[in-house]
Amino acid sequence: MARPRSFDERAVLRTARDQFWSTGYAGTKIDDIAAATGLGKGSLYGAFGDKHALFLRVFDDYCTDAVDGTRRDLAGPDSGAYQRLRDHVFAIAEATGTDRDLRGCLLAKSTAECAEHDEAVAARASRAFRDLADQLTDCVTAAQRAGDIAGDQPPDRLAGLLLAVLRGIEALGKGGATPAALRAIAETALALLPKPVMETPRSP
Amino acid sequence: MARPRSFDERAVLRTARDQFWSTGYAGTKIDDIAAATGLGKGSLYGAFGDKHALFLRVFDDYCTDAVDGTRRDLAGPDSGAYQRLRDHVFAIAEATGTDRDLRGCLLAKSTAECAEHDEAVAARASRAFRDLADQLTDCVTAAQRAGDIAGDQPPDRLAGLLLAVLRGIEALGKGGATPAALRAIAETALALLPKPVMETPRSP
DNA sequence: CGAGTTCTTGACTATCTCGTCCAGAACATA
DNA sequence: TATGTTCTGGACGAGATAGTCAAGAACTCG
Repeated sequence: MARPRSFDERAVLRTARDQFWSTGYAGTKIDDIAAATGLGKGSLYGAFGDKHALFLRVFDDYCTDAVDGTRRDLAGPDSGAYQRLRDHVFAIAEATGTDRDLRGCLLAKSTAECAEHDEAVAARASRAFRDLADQLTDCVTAAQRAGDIAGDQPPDRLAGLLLAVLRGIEALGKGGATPAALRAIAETALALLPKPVMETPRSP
Repeated sequence: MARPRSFDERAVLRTARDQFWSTGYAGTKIDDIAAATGLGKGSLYGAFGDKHALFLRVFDDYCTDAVDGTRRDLAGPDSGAYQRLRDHVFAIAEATGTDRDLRGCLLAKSTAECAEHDEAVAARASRAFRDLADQLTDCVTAAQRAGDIAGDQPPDRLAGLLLAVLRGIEALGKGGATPAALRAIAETALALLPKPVMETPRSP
């Protein structure tokens, strides 16, 4: 009953995300996004509202993707939980270390830039961090049930620490830390997780 | 032999730092700084050069102060090294948790915003992180010598992990984590540091 | 095919922002 | 006090930037 959109909304959002990701909120011009997507400004404003609304949309999608990705990494049966945790931590360290243009993580970048003055960004970021912590907690709990992590520390505590380590790896990665250094941090963190007391085989 | 400066350079730099700190590099206008300091733009440009040069000056000073503050926290004799380390980690957690306007750390914020595109910022940040890691390494080494941390992990590894935890605390603080959560992270990190095997009193 | 509706394009406005410039002010020295 | 030098304040110009708008394009339904 009317003229249809000539563009793929998700592709445009991805392009806009890359722009915000690369140059930050304040540093990104609507004209940059228009040029990168090939859309006129009228289409952008018509479809997504103003710059802030567009950013919020992009940021929300990014957070959702990030949380979903972590869920995919960590979800599963108790038996493999510890291994999944290890793999996840190493994967983050590896990804951060090999991100040679220092683009880092949009969640971290936007939180640093905007949380202070932008209530909406702060709220979304807060939820994302909470979701990430919850998933880590679930995975640690599973690993404890499986006997791969000792139960003498509350799982949410260990998860909180792991989340901090992950965010720290991200921050140090932006600061130019070498991939090897980031890997070492991941290794050390995992090495210090409390191991259950070795179950000595009983002789009859 | 000429008209002297009518302003205190250090006070102006502090004010400029607060502006950049609050609104970021791209988000800060030279006019904001002029208004906040009460200086005309001519004076600002005359004294510090353009926006980028002023920012670099401010950022360099901030990094120097941050590293010096950490040095003051951590330097001292072997006997108190572990306690100083504890105090430092808790102090960071406390400061981050009670920073209610989420201003965070200028080093982290600027690195996140600028490192990707600004070589000078990236280099200065990299040096600052290296210095922080070195100081943590020294302190861990001292604590190991004093027998308060086990020697089974290389000190630079433990220091790297601690630095990541500290930067993670900072990142999560910006993300709205509660002071209690940040304290818990600090506690857990310290609790997991390898303790030396208890020296059992020898019976004759 | 015609009418109605929504989308597109890019010119346009109003405002913001960086950085310059200059006329006058403030000071040291002779 | 006269002179030379540097600093100050703010007006100014050039260009950037967010957001609007109108004229026409594309499509659906009757």
